[in-house]
Amino acid sequence: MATLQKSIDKRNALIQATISLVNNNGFHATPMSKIAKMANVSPATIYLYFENKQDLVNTTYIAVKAIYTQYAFETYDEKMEVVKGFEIIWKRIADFKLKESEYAQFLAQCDNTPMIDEPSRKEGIKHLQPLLDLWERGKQEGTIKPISDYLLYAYSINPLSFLLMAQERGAFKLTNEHLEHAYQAAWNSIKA
Amino acid sequence: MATLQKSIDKRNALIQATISLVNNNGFHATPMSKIAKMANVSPATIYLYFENKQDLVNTTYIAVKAIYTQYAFETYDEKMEVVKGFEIIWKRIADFKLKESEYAQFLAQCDNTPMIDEPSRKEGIKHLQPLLDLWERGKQEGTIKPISDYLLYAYSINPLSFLLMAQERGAFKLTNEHLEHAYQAAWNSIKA
DNA sequence: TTAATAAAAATGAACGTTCATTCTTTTTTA
DNA sequence: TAAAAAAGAATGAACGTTCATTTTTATTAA
Repeated sequence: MATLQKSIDKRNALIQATISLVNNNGFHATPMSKIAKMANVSPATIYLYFENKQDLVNTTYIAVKAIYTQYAFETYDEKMEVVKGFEIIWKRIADFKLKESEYAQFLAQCDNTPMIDEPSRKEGIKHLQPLLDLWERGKQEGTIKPISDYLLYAYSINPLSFLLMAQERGAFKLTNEHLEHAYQAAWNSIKA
Repeated sequence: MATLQKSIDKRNALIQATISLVNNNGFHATPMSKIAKMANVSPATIYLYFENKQDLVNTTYIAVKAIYTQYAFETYDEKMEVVKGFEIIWKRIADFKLKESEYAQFLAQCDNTPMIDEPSRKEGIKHLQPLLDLWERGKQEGTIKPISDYLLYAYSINPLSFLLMAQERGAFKLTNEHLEHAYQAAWNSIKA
């Protein structure tokens, strides 16, 4: 088939170029020509892999989101206790944001601008299901506060986000102690 | 003088149009022509009030930031106790984000994209000085944790941000109880 | 007060550029 | 040698900005 013959490397190069350029300039200040150049490809070639610019960025968003959630749940097992599960997932997310900061930054930008269309946004959220399941379990057994999943996620991810934001802006140097502190704050805010 | 004769109304209309359009479409998807149309002005007229598009958006950012901080400190007095001061400012910020949500949304977008240039960003931060002073006082008298202002701000504003984010996305309906809860979480995370 | 005039403000059309996308041709693969 | 993939050049639309003019406002002279 046509699609299968096309080089997966080229597709990946295009996605990587998109991430890098959008991170530095934003969606609308990133021309297709530059994406092509960075991926060592002709502008026209992009259109063999993606419908248009919007499709390229949507696809990139979903791909990065998938990488993110896969990383987050890598060492998590549904049979774990709720407390343990929360700790593991939380720390994996922290790890991801630190070690894969380019991906993390891209996701942050996508989530704060009108750059991704609604269907793709919804698609990206689906992958968080294991975390929602964990919370449901925690609420049922009384380990976790009986509030909406949205709030739970907000509270639990919150200390981490700002820690990283502050660090990114060069406000201070992040230590393990900081992270542990943030993690405790997160757990305290959601535990029953 | 030339500048003084120009209509302040027109300038304000341009700033308001910028806020509204950038909120809905983002900086680069907001053409000068549309800003002009919304402000009932010719495109060329914009350039009598602002150097160029970047200057328009920088100026708008600083203006909105000024409105924000003025609101935040409106009922605050430097002679208040630290706990009281924190509560008042925190709740004013919450109020602002709820009641002046268009301004708040604009600031959020500016703070999460490469849309504002660095000098204007720095300019915008200056206005938060009274809060920094309050924290310094809190740290000296031992009421507040001895950590960096950046972290303090991060922790304290965090529960609020996510509450509002979740609400904005229609996840749930915000109540006073939610806000009180978030405020307590904020204070707990920074108190000594 | 009015008419004449100068200056400022505002305008719509036009310019040059940039961009996403398509078209035609060339290269690669099977 | 035929079909798929890739390329570069071309296209047309959209944009920020400027230009030449007109309209409005302020000033002066009668």
